[in-house]
Amino acid sequence: MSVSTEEKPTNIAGDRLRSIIERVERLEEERKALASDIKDIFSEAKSAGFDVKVIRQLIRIRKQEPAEVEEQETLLDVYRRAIGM
Amino acid sequence: MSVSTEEKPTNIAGDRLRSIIERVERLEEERKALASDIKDIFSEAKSAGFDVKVIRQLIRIRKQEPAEVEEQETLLDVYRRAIGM
Amino acid sequence: MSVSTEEKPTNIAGDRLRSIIERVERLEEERKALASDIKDIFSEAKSAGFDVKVIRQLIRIRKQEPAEVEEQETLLDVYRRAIGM
Amino acid sequence: MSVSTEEKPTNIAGDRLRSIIERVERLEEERKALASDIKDIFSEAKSAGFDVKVIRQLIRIRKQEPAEVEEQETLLDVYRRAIGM
DNA sequence: CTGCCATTTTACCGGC
DNA sequence: GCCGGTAAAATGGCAG
Repeated sequence: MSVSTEEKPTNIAGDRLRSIIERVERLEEERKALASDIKDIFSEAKSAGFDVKVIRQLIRIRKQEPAEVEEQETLLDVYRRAIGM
Repeated sequence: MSVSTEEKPTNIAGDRLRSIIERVERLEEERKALASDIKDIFSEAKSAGFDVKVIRQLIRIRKQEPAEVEEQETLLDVYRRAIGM
Repeated sequence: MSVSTEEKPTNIAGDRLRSIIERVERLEEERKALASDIKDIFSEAKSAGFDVKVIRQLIRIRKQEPAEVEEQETLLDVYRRAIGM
Repeated sequence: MSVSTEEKPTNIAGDRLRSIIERVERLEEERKALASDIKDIFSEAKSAGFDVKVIRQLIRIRKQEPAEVEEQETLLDVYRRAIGM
């Protein structure tokens, strides 16, 4: 069994695990902060008289459109392969 | 119709709306990037032989109030007994 | 305290909880059976030479189309309310 | 081009495909209905004062092998100790 | 056995 | 402040 001069054995796996957890938690913090920023923008929008629900829907649609284009392409692809190119 | 000295009428509300949408979309992009980073860390963890599901559970527990954790466990116990499990 | 002639006190809440759980489990069984039937159809389709992925996508699209129509209507609605009817 | 004596060419593959799609859609409808029933039961449970999340947990545990449950709990413990929690 | 996709669960947000 | 529904995350199952 390996022994260090220090009191506690260095638990490699434990250290690694802790590192993983802390990094994830840090990133999640950042994510949360961004979510909060987004919320602030919507608050501002509301104050300016905009309908937040409408804005959300607009954003959703803008996000969907490219996705749909892509899906159509995928479908085409898949048809091609279905009929043997 | 109102006319400004500039060529195009400045559609204040429209500009503001566009600004709002773009700022939100920008922040959502950043959020997505962070999510991807988190995913990478979990991949790494998996490669290192950790059980990702358990790590997630651990992180979840760390972010709950200890009292809450206790309560949920207690309730689970209570229900188990209630149905004779 | 109420006493029954039976040995065990009837645990009302426990009975109710058990009933809930069992009913849910029963329905989940049925759901699972249906999922299995669907899987069988896809197997059959595959055997008949169809590309299952294509079929899935067709079904998905057929499902989306009405949803999109509805979404557009919702958006319209929301605009109407946004501008005060 | 092949010609049949009948008015419309019977597009065998097309018919079969349509049949497949319709059968799948039908079964998916039924699945959806069951999902809705389950939801209703949980609503009822909630109204009766039960913690739905805990009930879900319970159902999940009931469908796992006891050995599995044990193993997960053990692993969680191991990880907790590893990071000194 | 790994990555992908569907389902399921959790968390959030707006309305009452 | 709760409740309902909606969007995000996580889990599980399937194909390659």
